[in-house]
Amino acid sequence: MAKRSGSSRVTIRDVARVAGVGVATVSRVLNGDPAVAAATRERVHAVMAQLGYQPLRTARALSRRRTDALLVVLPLLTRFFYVEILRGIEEALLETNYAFILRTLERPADGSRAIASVRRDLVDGALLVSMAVTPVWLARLERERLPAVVADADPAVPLSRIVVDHAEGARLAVTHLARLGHQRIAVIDRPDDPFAEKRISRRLLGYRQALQELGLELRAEYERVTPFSVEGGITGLHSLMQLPVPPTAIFVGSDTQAWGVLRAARQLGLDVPRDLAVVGYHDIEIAELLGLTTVRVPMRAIGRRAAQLLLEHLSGRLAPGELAVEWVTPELVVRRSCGAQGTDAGVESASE
Amino acid sequence: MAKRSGSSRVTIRDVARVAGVGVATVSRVLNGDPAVAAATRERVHAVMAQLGYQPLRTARALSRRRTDALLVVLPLLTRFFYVEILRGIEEALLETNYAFILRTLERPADGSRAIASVRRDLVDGALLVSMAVTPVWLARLERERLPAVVADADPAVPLSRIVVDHAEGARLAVTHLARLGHQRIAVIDRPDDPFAEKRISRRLLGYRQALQELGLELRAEYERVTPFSVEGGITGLHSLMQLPVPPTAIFVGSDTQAWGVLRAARQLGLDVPRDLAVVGYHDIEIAELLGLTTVRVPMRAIGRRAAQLLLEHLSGRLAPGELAVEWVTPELVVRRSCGAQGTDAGVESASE
DNA sequence: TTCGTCAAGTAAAACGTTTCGGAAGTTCCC
DNA sequence: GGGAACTTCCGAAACGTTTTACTTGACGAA
Repeated sequence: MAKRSGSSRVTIRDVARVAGVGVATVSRVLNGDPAVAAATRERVHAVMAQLGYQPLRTARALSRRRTDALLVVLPLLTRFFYVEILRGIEEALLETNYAFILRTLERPADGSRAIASVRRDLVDGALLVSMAVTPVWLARLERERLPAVVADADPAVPLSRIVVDHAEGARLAVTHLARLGHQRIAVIDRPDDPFAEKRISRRLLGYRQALQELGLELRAEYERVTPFSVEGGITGLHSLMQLPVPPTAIFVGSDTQAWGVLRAARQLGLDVPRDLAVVGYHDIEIAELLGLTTVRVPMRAIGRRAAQLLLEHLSGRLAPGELAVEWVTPELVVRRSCGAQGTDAGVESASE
Repeated sequence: MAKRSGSSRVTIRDVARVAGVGVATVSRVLNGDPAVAAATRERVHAVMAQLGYQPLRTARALSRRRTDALLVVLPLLTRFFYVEILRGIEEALLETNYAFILRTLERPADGSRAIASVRRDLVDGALLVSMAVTPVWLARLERERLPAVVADADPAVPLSRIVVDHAEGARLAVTHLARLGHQRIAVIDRPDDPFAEKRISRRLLGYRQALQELGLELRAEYERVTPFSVEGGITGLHSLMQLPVPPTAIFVGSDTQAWGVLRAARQLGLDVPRDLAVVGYHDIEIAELLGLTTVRVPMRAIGRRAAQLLLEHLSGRLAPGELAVEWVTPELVVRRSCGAQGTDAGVESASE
């Protein structure tokens, strides 16, 4: 005979009493069950409005076995890139009544922490951004029976995913440079996975393929993989320019590194784009300010689409086993750093 | 006689049965109630481990009337500043088992959307970042009886808060410039509230006060408030330089605008710091790259501390009515753009 | 009329916790 | 030895939904 504190919350029972129906009927109205007469439905609605009734989320969650919340995991929140994806996700979720719980990864080791949030009783689904989805993750998702979507995924991940065609992005950049007359085109790429510096990236493959298609020589010494930072760009350029036959154009795997390249070029007394053409990647905030020609990756759209895909899984429109794969193609944004527009002057760079 | 699907979840009842105790005892063990004998406690723990039992969050939430989740509301996620605060919040929450639900504000109108998340049955508390806390918000928080903390708050908000001493920050910058010999120090500030361009900021007040303390002339035409963007900095500098007696030093209310100032200076053929000394504000990512002297606002610390304050409210260590106020003081970071280090060359700027 | 069918609604059983109100045992005090 | 006072544990009542299984009444068909 335990009685809790006599709080004054309006419950579904109150609504039922006032409306003169059973609680089940109110619940049906709440959930849009068609098996309730229009007249009754309206009466119930009226009473709910009158009493200011709002179903208790926690009670619903327990009973329905779903939380109406999603998990979003993304690395390195600092980077503009990921923040934009997050906004896209948020946009897609705005109209729904899903909330989302955020977990950011700062180092790979954080993954073990984030994985603890993969729980059926915490969220209804997971949205993984730019992550190396390890077997541990897959097993956990499987065990918890959580639908998941990966945004900006490795093409091979066995989950629903949005894949960016980075090879095509590289091809766009390289082809553009070749059209401008460049024969010696180098590449400074970032590690493909933010945390795994091993694998060679699809971007790099696209670069090679484009050179071959264009009938240009493939030189191993023109390929550099440096850290995903401004410094990474600086060291990359320095090492390229020490070559006996330095390149005249560089495709850089991130705008962040490209900024470093611009700075280093200035430091070396090179004029961009006259002495050196540069094309970046991503089209982050600063690219426009720098006058940087770059390959735009539609970040918001990726986030939005990934969220929509997850919603489709949750609504059952996509069967649990059914995997959806969508490809997204980047596009070239021409500014001054490649030399196609304007002349020699006009590109941001820096002395040191 | 309704029987639900026969899922195989391990419940507290199973644990009780195997351990040979009542469910209440298991619950007590779970919640660290001291009124349970050590031997029993250990036995229960062993059984829990053996069965792999994990209490269902949703069931706990319903029964305890708390969700173990917090609400974080912050504007303009794009800005480095806010992202850093978010990371601080996350850091503080990492050790706890609180999750957080994120709501970002892109325009002031979004507030009405975000406020819908202020619900007792969704979260246990709210963390408001850099927001103009309107009466609507206060009323809602009050109605839902949600403890709240404001990070980077207006000093007058009647909630627990972390207040940044922007007046002191401005004083640091101006004093530094004066010590370097500058007499004509102008200011380009950003609007105080991201969305309300009305009020004059505490930063501006600090600027004025510092000039007075230093015995320098206060000139109305040396004060500019421009948009919180690179362009804002550009237009600000242009208009200042058209004055009959232009300033020799400028304190800028955000690094973002300061970047614009540097670009515009270059465009005007001014050498920084020789012809013009510049001090920014915030110390965001790019400040170091730009060689920008700036006032560092400890963003992570603000986020972390705000979260800790909220946790204290939730744990009851801070009474519901009791308001905690903590001040945070910025510090000066000297780089090249003010002329205190090195000489004329060396500051990033850009042609157009 | 009688039966079956269907629509609309009801009462009560889950969902898996926490916690209330006791109830056994112990220990201790007079 | 008879409570009183603890300690330690138990059964069952909340918490506020959803959903199951059933009832009631209306309507047609036979």
